[in-house]
Amino acid sequence: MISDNKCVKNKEIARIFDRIADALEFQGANRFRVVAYRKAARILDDLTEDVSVLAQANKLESLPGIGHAIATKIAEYLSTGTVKKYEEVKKEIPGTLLDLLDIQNLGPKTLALAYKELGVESLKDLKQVIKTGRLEELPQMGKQKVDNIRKGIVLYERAHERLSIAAAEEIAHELIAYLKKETRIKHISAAGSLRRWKETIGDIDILATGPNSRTIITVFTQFPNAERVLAAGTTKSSILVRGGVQVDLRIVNAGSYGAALQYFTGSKAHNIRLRNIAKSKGLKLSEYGVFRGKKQIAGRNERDVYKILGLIYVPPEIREDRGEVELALKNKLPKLVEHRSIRGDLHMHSTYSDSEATIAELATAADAHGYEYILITDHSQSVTYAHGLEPKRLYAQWKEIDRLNKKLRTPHILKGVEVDIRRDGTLDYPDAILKECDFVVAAIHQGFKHKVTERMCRAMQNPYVDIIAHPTGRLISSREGYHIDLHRVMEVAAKTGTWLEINAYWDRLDLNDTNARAAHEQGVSISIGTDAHDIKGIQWMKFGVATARRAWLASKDVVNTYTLKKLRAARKVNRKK
DNA sequence: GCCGTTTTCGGCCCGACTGTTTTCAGTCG
Repeated sequence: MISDNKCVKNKEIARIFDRIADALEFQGANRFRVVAYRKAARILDDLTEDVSVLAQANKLESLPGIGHAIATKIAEYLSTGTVKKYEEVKKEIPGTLLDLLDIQNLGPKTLALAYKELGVESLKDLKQVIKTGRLEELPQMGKQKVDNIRKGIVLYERAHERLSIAAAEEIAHELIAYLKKETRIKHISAAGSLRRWKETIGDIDILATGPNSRTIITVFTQFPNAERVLAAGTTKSSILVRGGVQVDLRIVNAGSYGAALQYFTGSKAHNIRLRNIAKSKGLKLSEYGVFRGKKQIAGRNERDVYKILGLIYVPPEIREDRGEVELALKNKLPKLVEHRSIRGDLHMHSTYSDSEATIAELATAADAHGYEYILITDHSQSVTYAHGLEPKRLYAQWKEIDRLNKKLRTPHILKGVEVDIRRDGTLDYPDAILKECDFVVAAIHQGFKHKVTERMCRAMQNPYVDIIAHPTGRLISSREGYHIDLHRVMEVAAKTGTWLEINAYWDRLDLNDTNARAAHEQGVSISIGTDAHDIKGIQWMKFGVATARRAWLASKDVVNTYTLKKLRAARKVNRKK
């Protein structure tokens, strides 16, 4: 079960299409058929609408990349629970064989050959034929190739998990600082999914330009935290750092830096769209630039690449082929919210509940960020494991806040709570307390499977509840989240004027990008809060803002870009003080 | 399998690298 159970079907069908694509690839089918299934899988995975609703309205084929054949298969799955084509495929290919495609340097052709000629059906079989030397003897194979597959297996067995954005950013930051210090690098930037601020990162990509690429590569491979050097050529090198994270470095000429940055930032789907546009204009786009015939007409600068193709600049965060290319062609992209527009943090914990930071420390750190206000939102009384505040301690906290506000110029400290939505759907403080708060954040911390949608909707009906925190309850690394009908929650949020949170903590990022976008499209305003439990936590705002940008949000869609005066005015109209 | 301001058929993104080859296939990003 995932957090939005209406869209479970979307994910299920996406997975089936991906498996069909694997199988077709393995069978040596036309590669464009393979691509078609992969694309359909991606479209379904991104979709926040329930695919069965679209099917009922006969609108499946209006989705780009979904044609008659695939629409029929979706309908088939929705009515019968299976896809015949997929069942057939499963019969033809033994069990977990296709999982082995995740092994680096082992592709569909080689795997098919090993299966056909040597009867390889599992990882165990594969290791065996490597050991006995039989794999090496196959046509087109050789010692080196097998050796590379062997290395691939080692990585595969480490169960190579994706990295959190926070961990990836830290490693990239450190590495870039090191390279800048040790070499005469001109330009250097993270690229790939890290530059797009995806919530998790596979490999870290870094792009640079400088006077001596060999030196840069050598210095790169000597990075103190490098565990192993995977490859070191003249323009490209890969290393493994701490715990097996792969970092790829590419060196390009300054004249191609913009095109290369565009190219290596991706996403792949976005790049394919751009290349098609280039082609339709009689141009060619590659990582070296935009070319008319053999003449490079753009490439030094990333913006020029977009410009010459007739697009306005597309910020990295939204390069996912989710409609941004069409709007960029028409100059209609929204102006995305920026980190510097954030005026305050609307979700923070102090030592009164389960944080390591005092209110004064939080305020001082927030001041360094230039914030106008912060909202202190400690846990309420029934969240005992987090040392939730009974009314008496809450009042004591308010007294301290009053004292601090007299003493400090900025930021203004607002009195809030993260009030628990209890199992029975009531709130953990009476209205008499809630109405005295500047702002109220409500959240679910218990009963994840128990009538969550109803409880949350009921909480939003309360005139004093301003924000619902982490609306799906997921933890990226470890927890699926509530059983919840998120679209219903968005509906009620829009109707009652309740704000939904993008929780900026890197393991939450909840709402996520697609859900935040759907919420905005339904007319819901978004609040970004760090959920800071220590001073460092204040920095997570950048991940929240990045998620908002990935959700296509502008400043006006994010309430904590408002001045305090405007923020107060934007509250629920039925709130009476 | 999808798609159409050149097309309802014939295209479908582009290039590097590697290792096996003696002109190229497979894999990756």
